[in-house]
Amino acid sequence: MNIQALLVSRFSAALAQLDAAGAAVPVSKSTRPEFGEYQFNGAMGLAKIKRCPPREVAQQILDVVELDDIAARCEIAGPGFINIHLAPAWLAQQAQITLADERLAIPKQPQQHIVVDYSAPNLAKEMHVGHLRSTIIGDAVAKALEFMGHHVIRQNHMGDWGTQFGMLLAHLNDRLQANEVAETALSDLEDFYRAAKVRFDEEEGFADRARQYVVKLQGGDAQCLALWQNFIDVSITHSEEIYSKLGVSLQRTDVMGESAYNPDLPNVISELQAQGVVVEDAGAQVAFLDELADKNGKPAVYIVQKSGGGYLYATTDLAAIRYRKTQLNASRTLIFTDARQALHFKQTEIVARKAGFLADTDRYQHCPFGMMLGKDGKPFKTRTGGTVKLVDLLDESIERADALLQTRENDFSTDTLALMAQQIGISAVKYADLSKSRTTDYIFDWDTMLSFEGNTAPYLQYAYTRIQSIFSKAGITPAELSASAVPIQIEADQEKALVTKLLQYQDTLEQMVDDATPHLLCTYIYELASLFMKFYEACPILKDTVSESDRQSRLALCLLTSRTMKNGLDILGIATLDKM
RNA sequence: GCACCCGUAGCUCAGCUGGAUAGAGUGUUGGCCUCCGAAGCCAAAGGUCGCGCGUUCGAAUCGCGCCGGGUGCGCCA
Repeated sequence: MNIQALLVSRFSAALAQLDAAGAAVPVSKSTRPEFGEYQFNGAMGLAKIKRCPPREVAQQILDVVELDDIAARCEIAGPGFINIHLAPAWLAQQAQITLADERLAIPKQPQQHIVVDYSAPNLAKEMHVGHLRSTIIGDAVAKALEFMGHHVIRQNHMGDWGTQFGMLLAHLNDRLQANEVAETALSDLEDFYRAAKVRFDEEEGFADRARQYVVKLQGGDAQCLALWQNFIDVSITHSEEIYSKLGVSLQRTDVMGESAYNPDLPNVISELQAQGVVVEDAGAQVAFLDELADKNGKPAVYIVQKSGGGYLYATTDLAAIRYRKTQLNASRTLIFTDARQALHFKQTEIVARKAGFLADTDRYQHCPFGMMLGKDGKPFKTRTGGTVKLVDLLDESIERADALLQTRENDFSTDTLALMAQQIGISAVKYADLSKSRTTDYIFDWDTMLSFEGNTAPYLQYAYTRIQSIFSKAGITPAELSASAVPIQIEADQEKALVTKLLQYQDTLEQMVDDATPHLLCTYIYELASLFMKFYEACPILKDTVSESDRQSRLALCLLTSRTMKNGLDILGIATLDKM
């Protein structure tokens, strides 16, 4: 159920009757309870066109709009707002329908093939905190799109190619010659990279060997490729350990590294030349983009091939667009990288469209996100100023969650506590990231994140476990409750507010998948949990004084809340526990 | 130099298809466990929405100009 969309259609029909078919239909949620749940704000604008007092126009609309079934009453307020108070009986009926449906009555969208490009670690190094946002946000959006009925193709655009591999392979070769196995040599990629860099800078002849390796690698030398493959395999395994720890859905089969496009790069250039999109300038192949010209009319410059003939990441990204269009049949692409690459992707899109690599109707969305900052507002670093490894960050969060659990009274076994610390710690980190609007920088603060109060994962997890606890105390399983199909009735204000929120889930999901903004879903679940807590405080469920029909109805609301929360938390990749 | 992003409560953040008295959380102060889990709920205090001009019946939201912070811009990714 999308209440907003339903109201828009009802008001559109009404406006058509009043010869105002083309007018805007501004329906929005009301800001205050006394203004109802929704309001229509179009009367003021229309009054201007019709040269008629706004409240009179509002009355005309109210006379013809068909809302008898869904609204208990509507009233005109202020300059001409139409406030809509939804009918409890209608809300109850919709809640009933939602409860009876496995998908919570959320219809699938017309299926599209959608590429979601996220995570994309650099295989030369270990994953650091900068990869957290791309991985977490991308995964949540991918799962949401799948739930909405789309065919999602995950693409992990790993950095597995480039001149740095010459140095790394030369170093790896030497280590293997010294009878070390690759897994051991590469057990810490950070150390390995540093060691190779030191030799590159200081050791006589090493830099030359490194350059030779680059040439051999690009030339397809079999021994060199085998060495490279060895390196890549070990490095991907490191990434997979992180994905597993994070509970992220990426698989090895989703890996489509930069190297995969290498053979196609000359074709991309010749295609661009044939289309007249690029020209030679100072020996390089360049696209001049008038679309992004500055105010003096100087076009933006986008280089697709270096003067020496070498390729750039622009070339690779264009090849990726072609591959995704022709091989993956994608009509929409979402790319999750940090905001610093915004200009690059804007330019890439323009060039791709000019070259016909994208159809006019295809969507190409760069989904940027800000940096993770420390409490001081500066880039998040270790105490010594180094890059924070992602694995260390996650382990610390689990440790902190564990320490917190130890301070509370409980009778859980050691194993259970360890599992809970894992689930709570990881969820806290993920939720802290997901719950903020992705486009801007955000401040990473352990204390806020793990305070377990307010808009945090533990609060949501706690709310969820309380509901499960109600079921077990009532001696009924969710499955039995579903089967009983008891009538839902809405009496208290808290019940009405809760059900209204429950019925706004579809609207939230639709917005989230359109804008790729998981924080909307986080806010929704938090508000839902909060409304549930208020309902729970105000409306007793299992107490002796409660009538059987109230009890059944309220249990049904518990179930619907629980299922909605579970659905949303699953999409976000936040673990739900039955007890904590 | 040019371009993009961001300035909202002490702190962390929502709100930005223009709508009524700008919202949460946290922190501060006070209240609620003989009562379904107090990791909870209730209440109070806390704001010139960076500044100015403009468009509009109506601006945190749109436009222009400043100020402050961040990021990017021909051969890294």
